Amino acid sequence: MDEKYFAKKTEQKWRRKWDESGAFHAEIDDEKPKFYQLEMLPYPSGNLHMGHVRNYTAGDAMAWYKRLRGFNVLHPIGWDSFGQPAEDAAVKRGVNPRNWTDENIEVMRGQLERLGLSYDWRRQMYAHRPEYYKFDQWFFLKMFEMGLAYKRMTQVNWCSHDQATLSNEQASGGLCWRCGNPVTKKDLEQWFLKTTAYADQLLDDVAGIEAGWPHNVLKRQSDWIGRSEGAYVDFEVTASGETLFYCPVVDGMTSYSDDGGGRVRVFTTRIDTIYGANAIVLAAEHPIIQANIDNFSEEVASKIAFIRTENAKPADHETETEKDGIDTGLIAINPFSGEDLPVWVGNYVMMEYGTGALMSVPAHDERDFAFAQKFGLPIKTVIAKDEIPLNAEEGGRASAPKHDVGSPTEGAWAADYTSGIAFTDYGFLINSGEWSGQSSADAKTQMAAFAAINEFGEAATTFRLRDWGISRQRFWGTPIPIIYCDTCGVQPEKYENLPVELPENAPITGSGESPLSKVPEFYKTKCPKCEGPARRETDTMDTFVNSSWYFFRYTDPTNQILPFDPKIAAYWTPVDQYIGGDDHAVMHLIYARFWSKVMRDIGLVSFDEPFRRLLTQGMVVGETLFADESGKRVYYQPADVLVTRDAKGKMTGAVSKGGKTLKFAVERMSKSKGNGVDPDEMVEIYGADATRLFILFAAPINNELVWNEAGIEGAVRFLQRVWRLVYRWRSALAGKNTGSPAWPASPAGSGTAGGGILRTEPMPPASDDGASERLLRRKTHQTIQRVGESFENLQFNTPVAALMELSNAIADCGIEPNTASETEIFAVREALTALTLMLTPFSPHTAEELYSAIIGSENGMLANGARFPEYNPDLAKSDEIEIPVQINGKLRSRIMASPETSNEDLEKMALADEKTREYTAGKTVVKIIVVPRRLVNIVVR
RNA sequence: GCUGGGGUGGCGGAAUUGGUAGACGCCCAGGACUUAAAAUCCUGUGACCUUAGGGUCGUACGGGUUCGAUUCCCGUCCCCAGUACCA
Repeated sequence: MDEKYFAKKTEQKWRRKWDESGAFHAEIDDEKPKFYQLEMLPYPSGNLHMGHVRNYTAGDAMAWYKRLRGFNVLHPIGWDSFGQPAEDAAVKRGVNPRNWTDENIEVMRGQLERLGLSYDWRRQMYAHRPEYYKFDQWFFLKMFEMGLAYKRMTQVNWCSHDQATLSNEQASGGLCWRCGNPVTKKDLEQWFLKTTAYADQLLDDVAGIEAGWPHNVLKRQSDWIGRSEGAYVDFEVTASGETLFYCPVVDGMTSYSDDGGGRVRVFTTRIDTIYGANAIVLAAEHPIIQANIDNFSEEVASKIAFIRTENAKPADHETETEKDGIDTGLIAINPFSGEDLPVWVGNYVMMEYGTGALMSVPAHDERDFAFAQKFGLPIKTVIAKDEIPLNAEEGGRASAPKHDVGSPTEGAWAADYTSGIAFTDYGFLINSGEWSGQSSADAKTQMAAFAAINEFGEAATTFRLRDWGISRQRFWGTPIPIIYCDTCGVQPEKYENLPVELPENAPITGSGESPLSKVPEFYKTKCPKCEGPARRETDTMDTFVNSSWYFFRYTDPTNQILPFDPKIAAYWTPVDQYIGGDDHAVMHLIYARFWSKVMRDIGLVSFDEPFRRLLTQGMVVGETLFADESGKRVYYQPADVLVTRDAKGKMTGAVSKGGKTLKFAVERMSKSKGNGVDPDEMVEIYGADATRLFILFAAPINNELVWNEAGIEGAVRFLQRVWRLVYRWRSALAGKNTGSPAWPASPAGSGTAGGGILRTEPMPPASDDGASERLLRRKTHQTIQRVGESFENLQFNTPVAALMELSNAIADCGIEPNTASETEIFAVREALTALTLMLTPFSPHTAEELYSAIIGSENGMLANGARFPEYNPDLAKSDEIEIPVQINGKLRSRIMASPETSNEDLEKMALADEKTREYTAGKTVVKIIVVPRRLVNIVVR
């Protein structure tokens, strides 16, 4: 290879060599520790964007690093190839979704290959191929057997003009994205997976992965699951006066009471505040309300209908909806106090959470407080901030202070209503009959137990998490393997009939009805049980099903009987390092965790959590380009450019350079998409290695990265400098090269002692006492330590800086190829070899080329078992360090000393220092602080 | 509103978690080489003051603890992300 750096030629050469030798093929090897490096699989949209590059480059760096550390690394890639864009393309351009998808995968695979990512391509999985989705169906059948897959009615977004169901995104703003008509809710039968059955585990198992996951993601997951501990309380409900009242019995929400009346069940986290309840408030959709809607007065019924329609509209997140409601005239009895409470319908009560019914305690809940204020309902304080002195005469219980209902209380006594604040903290009960005086915490458990004994309630836990609705009325997804038979009802397809294959084509209109329901060859079938004519389910599965277990398939990608062989998966899984965007913090990452737990219960895996460590990389955004007048693209820092806008909104940039002002046309890239830069173009202009190096160097991996093309040239320059450095030394090294191993052992007699100072500044010129050589070796070993630590901490920007420093140190060390002594050559070879090895995870092609230049191409390649350089702490240690001397905390001087210098000696040296004497002259030394190896601070007065 | 994370040069960002703030890189300026340009190399590059040596200030802002604070504590302002009445 040439002494000049040709990125393209080098990259092609090594990609071919890796490919020919199967360098990245992973096989089970019980001798080696395994490492499973995984990145979130791409959707084959047709184009890679810089966000992908960042994600996959970080993963590849990790895979290389672990390989160099001697791990048996599994690093696979695949395609999340089911989903809506393929159908949109079908509707818009009449293409076949399958062809569209396959073509996109071809293009994107090429893009990934040009980046030189070290994947085991043999293990690719494709979600849209029957070999894969067969096992989506297999899992569905298992879950159906386990009672984890079930069907029920639910409300979906519905556009009556288009006769279409809409996703939440398509219904945003309450209007159909296609025709602009208002969106309503529609009841539809949907298949669900019972994620709620694992709600507790999903929350509690976090303890096992806490250390390896970003705490922001864990926080979002636990918020999403939203466990609250509380109690159910049943309130007797009756009609007042002449009104008719009918109580439908709905499991968990309503029941009959002994006297034939009704009971409504309420969920509360604060049963300790129940004496402060002033009303029962129900959702407009609550069964008791809907069953009695005709019995209410015109006014009440229409208000309820109004609330219901208002609530069906998507919420406006900017403004808080004003409280609204109406008294139904029904009466509920507080089972603790025996008080009569009015039953209201309120717009702030959600049917989907808890029981769709709550007890309103205005003094101790902000929403109830606002509701009570709006409608002038009584407000009664039942929790005091501080403990109340016990009154012996009342049997040890605190005496309840006499407060007027709704009046402000004083001092430590709880809420101050005049300032419009509810007291929502825990405290001590007052005005609560025999419970007064207890702490909130005690009362919560005891009152729940009391309710249970008296059969009007029980302690309960509710979750915000809901079951996962997986039915989609779409073509491009996994068919749900269920058959409806008029005689036998809902029947699962037989395992031996899997996969239930998608037909070649279907009329895709985008109208919202399942395209499969228009393909009789698909849906006409026979019942697996009675063999009679039957109809297939024509909905397909949510694409998140595919991504819930794909990383297990990589371990055994050709298995035709099972999703994967549990024995093989037991070697590779769980995933050691997962990398992806934090936009999947709740959806995909909860589904995948859920799926693993199901697989564990099936007996396929033996652990609880699929991902040991998770890294969420920041987005690549906001590229701003400036195109030169002459047509050549030139990039400037946005801050250096004055941007002006003409009447049409066209932007012009002006920059002063060399005293002249140049004007440019400005293109601004979309921030949200971050895909304005074409990775292929970057690779074409700068090479894959420079692109990879720069994208990792430019910013910490979890920060947002504003793409700025100017910086990438720095990466190119660095690679070129390293390249030139190696070739400058090549013949000198070769002359002394006696077929040494990749990482040369220390030559005999090369000691660790030596003079010199430790600075990151340029090295002093070579002297004949071996100082330069020892200095270089020190820098080499310090860098080895830094780079290793960085990788372990998932930092990719700082090790690049460390490598640049090492490269600068080699260039500036003062040792010249034609005059170097044997030990100096050794030190240079060690430094260059270490530099090359540590460069590999960032820029593997260049590293391979330089490695073969240093050790000789006959001695194998990096991809074939090379090891990370070995860190020698003795060599990294400095003989003499610089100790700053402060006077009253201000830096005034520096002294040189050995790291072992005693505190007394350091003190003496500091005081003897010329500059120190200047500053302390005529003053009294009050105190001297000596921090060993760090500094000396002299306090004077 | 609530929750979480932040605020360091012209820019991206370092800083061994209380010990020399600004590593590394970008941009920019000056110089060398060149007929010229590109490339490369060298020098400078937080602000202010100073003829020089050097000095003063400086990590959003205001306080505090400490010999010493980007780092810890209290208060304020601003930015980003998540979330939406969860009883």
